[in-house]
This record gives sequence, C-alpha cells and structure tokens, in this order.
Amino acid sequence: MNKVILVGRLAQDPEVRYTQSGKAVASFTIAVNRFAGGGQKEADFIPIVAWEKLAETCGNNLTKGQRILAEGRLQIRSYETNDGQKRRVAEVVAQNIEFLERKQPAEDKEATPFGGQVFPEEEIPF
Amino acid sequence: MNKVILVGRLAQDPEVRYTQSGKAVASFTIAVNRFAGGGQKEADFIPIVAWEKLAETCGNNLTKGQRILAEGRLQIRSYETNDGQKRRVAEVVAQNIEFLERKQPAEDKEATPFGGQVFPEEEIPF
Amino acid sequence: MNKVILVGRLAQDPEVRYTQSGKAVASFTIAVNRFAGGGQKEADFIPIVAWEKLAETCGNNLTKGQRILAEGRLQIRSYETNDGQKRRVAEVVAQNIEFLERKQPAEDKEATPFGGQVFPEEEIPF
Amino acid sequence: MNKVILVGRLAQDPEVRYTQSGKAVASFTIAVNRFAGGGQKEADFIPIVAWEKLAETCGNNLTKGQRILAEGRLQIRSYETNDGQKRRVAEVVAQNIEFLERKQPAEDKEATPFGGQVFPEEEIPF
DNA sequence: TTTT
DNA sequence: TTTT
Repeated sequence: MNKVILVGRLAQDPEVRYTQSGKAVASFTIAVNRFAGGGQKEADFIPIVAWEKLAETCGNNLTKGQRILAEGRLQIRSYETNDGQKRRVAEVVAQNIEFLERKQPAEDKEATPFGGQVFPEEEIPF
Repeated sequence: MNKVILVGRLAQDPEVRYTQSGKAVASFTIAVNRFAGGGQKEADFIPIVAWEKLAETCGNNLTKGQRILAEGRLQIRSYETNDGQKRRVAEVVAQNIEFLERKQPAEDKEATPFGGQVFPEEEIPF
Repeated sequence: MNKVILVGRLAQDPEVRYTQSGKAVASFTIAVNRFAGGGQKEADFIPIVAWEKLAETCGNNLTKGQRILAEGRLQIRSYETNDGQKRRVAEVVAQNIEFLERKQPAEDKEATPFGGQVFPEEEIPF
Repeated sequence: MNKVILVGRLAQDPEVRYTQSGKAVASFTIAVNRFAGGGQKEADFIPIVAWEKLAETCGNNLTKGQRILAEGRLQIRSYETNDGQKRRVAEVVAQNIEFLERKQPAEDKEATPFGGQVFPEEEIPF
C-alpha cells in the first residue's frame, strides 16, 4: 500500500510533454493548505505527475488556481545533476484526479497568450 | 486533505533526537514494495518522521526489518546545504503507526518465557 | 486501520441532537457519485455521524446540497426494532470534515453576479 | 472519491459464488479492531465483496483468521426480504487486497484439533 | 454468526 | 518558482 490523497489548487498550468515512445506526461504542482498552530495558514507545494490518458485530461482541463483532488502513490525518484551530483525528488504519481471546480473559460484566463490556437510543435512562436 | 497511507518495512532502526525545547523526533526510512511491469519487484524508500509521544513509541518498539502501516501527511521541507544551496526534501509526518508485526528482541526471538517479567540485563536468568 | 474518505453532497440538512449526558451528535446522509459502466451516473447515499465539537460545526455550517470531504471510520452498529428484530446499520463516524464549498445563504443561491454585492430578492437588477 | 482502507482478520473463510453470466464473487467478513476508551478492545465486523479475478484470488489464498489490508469503495445496497420489506446493507467492494500474512498451510494451523492430522472430509472424527 |  |  502506497496511497496518497491530496486536495489542493494548481500552483501553475500543467505542462504536458511526450516521451520518445510517444507517452504523454503531465506535470504540475499543487498547493495544499495546512492549518499551522495559531490560526496560521501554510501550504505544501507538492509535485504531481500524470501519465498517458490522464496526462492528456490534465492538459486539456486543468488550469492554475483550480481545485482538485489527486489520488496516487508517492514516488522518490533519483537523478543526477549536470555536474554529477545525485539528487532525490519526491512526487505523487497520480492514478485518479477529481475536478472539484469547473475550468475557467478561456476569456478570463491570463495564461493563454495566442487566442487558444494550438500550433504544430515546430511552429510554436517562441 | 493531505493524507498518506503506507505499508512497508523499516530500512533501519529509528533514530530518536530531541529539539532544544525537549520534543522527541524519531526519523527512519521505510521500504514500500511496488510491483513494476513484468512481475518485477521494486521499492520506494520513504522517509518518515514522528513527533513527541509517537516518536518515543517508535524508538521503543520498532526495529529494522519490521513491517508497519504509517498514516500521515506529505511534507516538503526546504533547507540550505553547508555551501549555501537550497534543497527540498520530502517526508511523511506520521500521525498514526500500526505495528503489523511484533518487535523481535535480539536475544529473545521466541515469546518471553518468564511470565512477562522484565529483568535488568545482567540478571537475565540464563 | 479503519479509514473512509468520501467526497459528496449533503442529501439533507444535518440533524443535531444531544445525548442525555449532553454530547452533541450530528447526522446526515451524503450522496457520493459513481460512474457506472456506459457513462451512467449513480450515487451511493451514505449516512454520516459526527460527535461533539465537529457535530456543532456541521450543524452550523452545512446545508443540503453542499459539497464536502468526510474522513472517518466505518462502523457497523446493531440495534433492535420496536418489534424485537435485530438489525445492523452502517455509518461513517466522521473524524474530520472539509468544506469544499461555502454555505449558500438561502437568499443568494446563484453566484453573486455584481462584484460581490448582495441584493434583497425584489431588487435584483434584471 | 469513495475510498475505504481497512486492516483486519477474516472472520470466516471466503465464500465464492458465480453469477448467471459466470462472474466470480467472493464474500467474507473481516474483524477490524478498535481501541475503545479505557484500554478496551472492540471490533467492527465489516462485509467485503470482491469480483472476478480478485474474487478467485481471495477464494484460493485467504482463510479465516488471516490478516489483510483491503482497499475499496463503500456501497449501500438495497434489497427486499422474502416478506417484502426493504432493507439496506453496507459492504466494501474490494478493489485491491494485500495479504499481510502468508496463508496457514493446513498442517501447521492450531485450529486443527487432532494433533495436526488432516482428515478427508468424510472421516472427521465427530 | 464472527478474527487474534 | 508557486494556489485561494
């Protein structure tokens, strides 16, 4: 059993990439609020990754600020930095995501810079 | 909601320390098995911390190899390395721990044979 | 470990009662949606009980239709009917409740459309 | 989200049946211990059902007394008694089961009352 | 109806 | 690096 259940808000729009074999991977961070002693509010910023069909769904339906419930497993991944140091990073590999709010329609998102157009990969204008 | 539920085995004996104000903190890592594609077994090594009374209980009752269920919250903590780099570390702050196995005392792997009496170490009658 | 986590909407306003010793008990049912085969939506109606301070909070802050996350334990309770039959009833004893929506005050069930102003019903400007 | 996570012991051997369309269904009850006030131990007896491949696995690998972790969803099912009364029954529909103990092979179970001998069913001496 |  |  390795089960994580989080309710939080996207700290950023999801980023969707593709592996060489063509698998979609979405990654984003959610802010999970916590009530610290003395009525203080703090947040943990927790990295989420989603794969394949769930990754596409995230890319198409989630935006910064939106509240979700994420269910998944906690993974500690090792990698090497450019200068050869070993590092560990923790992330939640999502198995299931529930949208607790509707997506903000495009005309009141400041994120979409090109009127919602989608460009073939080699033409993205920056 | 920030909930983590893990079943795994201690990868090491717990280390119990005390803050300047006298609070106990136990820390240890558990190995949580995962079934990767193709019948392969892999494990995630996940750092656990426990505070105060629960920390003492961990220190007194858990040993390397023992299987537990840990319930807690996922925390991302920031710190600075000695050479001034910022790092983030993830850990599960335990709120509740269930022992899924009795502790194996080294000298006494069978059930305690003397009616539950506890002897000072130099007086154990064998 | 006996852990239940539900996201659903109140099927009714909470009912708050008091035991002879003066403890508050709130009870209500939540509808938890499920996606059955073929895009069909069904719901489970699950009884929730909350005790003491949490019961008061439920009574004061929750109304029919409101979406919540409830965390608790599953309890099977036995009782006898008036004609002496034994019955069993399942309910979730809430340990923690998160409000996923603000309480809708009766006079203002739609979204407030005018910069947060609230109008008496006969003056809504359309 | 409708998530239940239980750790308990089988109160009975699983019963495996088949629907008319040939789907396997296993059902059994687990005893989940709880620590009531005053060091008292009580248990909830919670009905579990499993379907298809998981049902077969339960039938083949679980026996009375064995400890498991069950993950699933809480379902309230309605039915009519023979004399036409409506009843509701709660059960956990298992999605995943972890065996926290090996199955006791018949010959070293203490339940066997005759010095460990195993009798073909028609010869059991009582 | 019930587990250790 | 960050959400409301």
